[in-house]
Amino acid sequence: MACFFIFKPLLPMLTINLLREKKEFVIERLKIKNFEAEDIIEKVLSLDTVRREVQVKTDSLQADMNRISKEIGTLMKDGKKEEAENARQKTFALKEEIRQLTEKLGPIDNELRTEIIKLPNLPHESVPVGHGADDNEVVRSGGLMPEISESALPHWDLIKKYDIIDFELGIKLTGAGFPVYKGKGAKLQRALITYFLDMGEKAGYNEVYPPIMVNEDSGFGTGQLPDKEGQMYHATLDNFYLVPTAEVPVTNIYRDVILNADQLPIKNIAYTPCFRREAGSWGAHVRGLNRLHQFDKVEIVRIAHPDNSYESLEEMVNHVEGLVASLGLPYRILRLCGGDMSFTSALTYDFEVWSAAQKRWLEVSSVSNFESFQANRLKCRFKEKGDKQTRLAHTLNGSALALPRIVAAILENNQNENGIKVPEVLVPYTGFETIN
RNA sequence: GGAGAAAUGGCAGAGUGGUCGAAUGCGGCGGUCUUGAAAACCGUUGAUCUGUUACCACGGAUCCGGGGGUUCGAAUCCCUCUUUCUCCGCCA
Repeated sequence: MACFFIFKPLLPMLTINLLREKKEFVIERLKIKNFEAEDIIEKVLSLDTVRREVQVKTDSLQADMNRISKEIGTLMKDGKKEEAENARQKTFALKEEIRQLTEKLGPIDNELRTEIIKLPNLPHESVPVGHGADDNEVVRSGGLMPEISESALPHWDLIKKYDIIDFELGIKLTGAGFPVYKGKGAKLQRALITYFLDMGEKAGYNEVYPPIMVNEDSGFGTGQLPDKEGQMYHATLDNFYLVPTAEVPVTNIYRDVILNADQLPIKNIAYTPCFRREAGSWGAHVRGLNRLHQFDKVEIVRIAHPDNSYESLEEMVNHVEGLVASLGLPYRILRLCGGDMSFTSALTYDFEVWSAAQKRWLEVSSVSNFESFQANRLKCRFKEKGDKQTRLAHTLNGSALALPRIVAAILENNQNENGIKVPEVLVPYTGFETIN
């Protein structure tokens, strides 16, 4: 496996502190993501100044208040009722002043918070400049392009021919984008999930099986809320969200947690179904398995020390590459450009496999380092042994792998006149070598 | 779903209006003793915000499930939400 560059994080985090000290730097960096940050940052900084002024004033008044209250306590004990009453009279004005200041503070805090969470994560220095998919950088590729006949079928025809995935039945039960896997199709799903989990376990990942509905706090922690509210299915009666990826519950395990440095890196792997509304993103190129509302995915999630989170990222990329390669699929790895990256990510590698009958690349994995962006929202921190201060951890995750497009590629690339050849590594899991 | 009880620091567990950030025990960390370890003994032990400060440090505010209220003063009283336990009902 080719050696990767190992990067270092640019700056600790996107916090108010950073904005105070490196405003210009942040503005410049966010331009890579085509994000105009200046107005927001100015607003944040001025709100922050006001906030601190008010806070300091309130604190000192509160200190006076506490002091007088204690005095009253002592006086009462000593039976000096009159003096106590005199002291009590003094508190009324103070109390009113504190009340007024506190009333001011609430809205300021709220506004500050809503402003600061509008800022996306800073892209890493290796992120290429660009606006869309065409500007992504191919890091490397592998696997052999399959030779299939001119009469080869796209997967949406193959699944009908062999009766392994039924979209119409899914429409009857639920709606478009909720397929029913049948017979060898169902078994192939199960085989892939188990295979991916087993490979993860071999690579030292700890398996977890989380809830597939999460609450608002969890949605916020990993950054799906508030901006991507419409992308998740929302069970409004209980205010739960169906997970769009296992990243959400698994990363949120570490919400409000202070870890010891020697516990890092934490390596978890989880299989969950994933639910995405994909509102407004349907079109001609999303036929068949290319885009679904419900699909299966195995996800790897790591909590890493900031000093070596990019080593973690490299390991994850290598792990995913191993999976794709073992299935015999032609693939390429892209480093996403600023314009194509997610709101939360600092550096993202996408994996694409070649789909022979569609003659196009399909994204099957996205591996990202979020540095301290999610950790800051999650309050996921760690402490060095003997150290008093806590620091934000780094979070990373990647698909290893998402199933539907892998299935699409396997079906299309491995088809011949006898049926579809199951990749060798999966045969122990499926129990059959051919879908026919 | 109904009725009752409870929620305190890493854990266990005191504390029912005043110097309580919180007794005590365990655990953790540091030390004494020991060839080393254990035991014993001594000391120490959270988070967030903030001020002075280069750092160490020192000072202030907030935090006893979450939110709100009463009071000069709340872990302690009141309201509300959540969670847990017990009993009943229902159920895979």
